[in-house]
Amino acid sequence: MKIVTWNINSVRARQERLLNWLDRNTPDVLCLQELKAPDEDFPPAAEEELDYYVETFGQKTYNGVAILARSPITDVVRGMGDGVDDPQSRLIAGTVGGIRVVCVYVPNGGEPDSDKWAYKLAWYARLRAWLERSCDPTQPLVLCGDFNVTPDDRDVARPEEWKDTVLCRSEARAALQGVVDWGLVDTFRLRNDQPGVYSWWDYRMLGFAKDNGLRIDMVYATRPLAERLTDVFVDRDERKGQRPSDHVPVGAIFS
DNA sequence: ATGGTTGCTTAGCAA
Repeated sequence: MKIVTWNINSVRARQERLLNWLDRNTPDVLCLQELKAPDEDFPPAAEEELDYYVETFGQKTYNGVAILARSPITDVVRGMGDGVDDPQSRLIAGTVGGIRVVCVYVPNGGEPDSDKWAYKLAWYARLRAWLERSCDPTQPLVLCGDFNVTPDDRDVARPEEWKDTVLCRSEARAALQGVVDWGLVDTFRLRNDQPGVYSWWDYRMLGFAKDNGLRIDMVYATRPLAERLTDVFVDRDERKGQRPSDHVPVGAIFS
């Protein structure tokens, strides 16, 4: 069971890349973030030619998440349904092959101490509450997505340069940890305790050419599922070539 | 402090 997360940064701009990547890699589940398009703009070829089931929670211009799977997706939920007035499409969940799959695009947070920063921290608190209310840490579940936080300095190529940013500062890491403490394991760190593996490089300032990367895209699993982990991967090559996303696919394989 | 790039939408925002 191969489960992958990928912030595609516009499903329209990346349509050819998405379809080619799916065709070559055939994940059982693919969680996408930053569709930047309404549901009707999702490429029908994923369903019609590549035989994926597709559930989207799109939004015009910004955000937007989706789950693709090779087997049916049931019990689909869009948004946290917590009564907060929030028009941003950032969470979709569904069940595939007995595994609850939660796909999130966590707010970036803009600049420290901005309104967007407050929204990010509040969103993390809402996610923790939603997990407590809607999910079960003793059952197989993955929480996949762009978390817009590095868990620790091993996940940052240049920690001094990034330490005060919304992706690295301690309040952000504490907010992420609050979600992890619900009952999740970072699958990548089960298999690799070394620094130097990243999932995002800024388009600006030659971020990828200088390997000025951060690991902010993760596949978290509950403990009963993490026990079935057989491998993890980060598809760094997907950052190369013509018009890449600024993020690459990150995956985990379970027996 | 600012810059640099990309995408959506068409001058400015978000990342």
